[in-house]
Amino acid sequence: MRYWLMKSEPGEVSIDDALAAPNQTVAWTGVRNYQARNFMRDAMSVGDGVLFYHSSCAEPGIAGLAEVASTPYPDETQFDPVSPYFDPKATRETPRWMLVDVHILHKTHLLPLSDLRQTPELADMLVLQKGSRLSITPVTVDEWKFICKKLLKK
DNA sequence: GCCAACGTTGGC
DNA sequence: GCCAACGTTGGC
Repeated sequence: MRYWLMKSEPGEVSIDDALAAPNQTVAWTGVRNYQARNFMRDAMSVGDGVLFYHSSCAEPGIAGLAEVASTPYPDETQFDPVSPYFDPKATRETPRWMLVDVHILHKTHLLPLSDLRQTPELADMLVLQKGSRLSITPVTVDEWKFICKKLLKK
């Protein structure tokens, strides 16, 4: 059992969009970074914990709790010539981009990035490191527990 | 819109 | 395999 932080732009898929989806589950499309892909392809397991993070928006931060809901499979958008995520080098025989489904468990109050930055217990979180742009990052058990406690009260 | 930091591409 | 140029991310 591992834990992850996954960024989504609410303009694309917000936590509310994900909650409105069938089974409160969305395919994590559009990742086009190898490190992030490798986490989904090689390191995630069904049931892993996910912090659903809103990025590139007015109030960036953690917006809810979710879980990994599938094993990895090819991201359909790589094959779609009209998709912004189309990849001409990907083929169905040798897909380049893999994803997992993510199932939302709770929408929480927003835990803003600015709060995370001010919390000494979370100073080592990968997503807070200078220059970090990775859209999927592993979270330690301690970070996970600490954040869950914060999210589920108030 | 700015810009720092990082990732990718492609010529050599 | 190097590395300059370019593209992207994402907070502010």
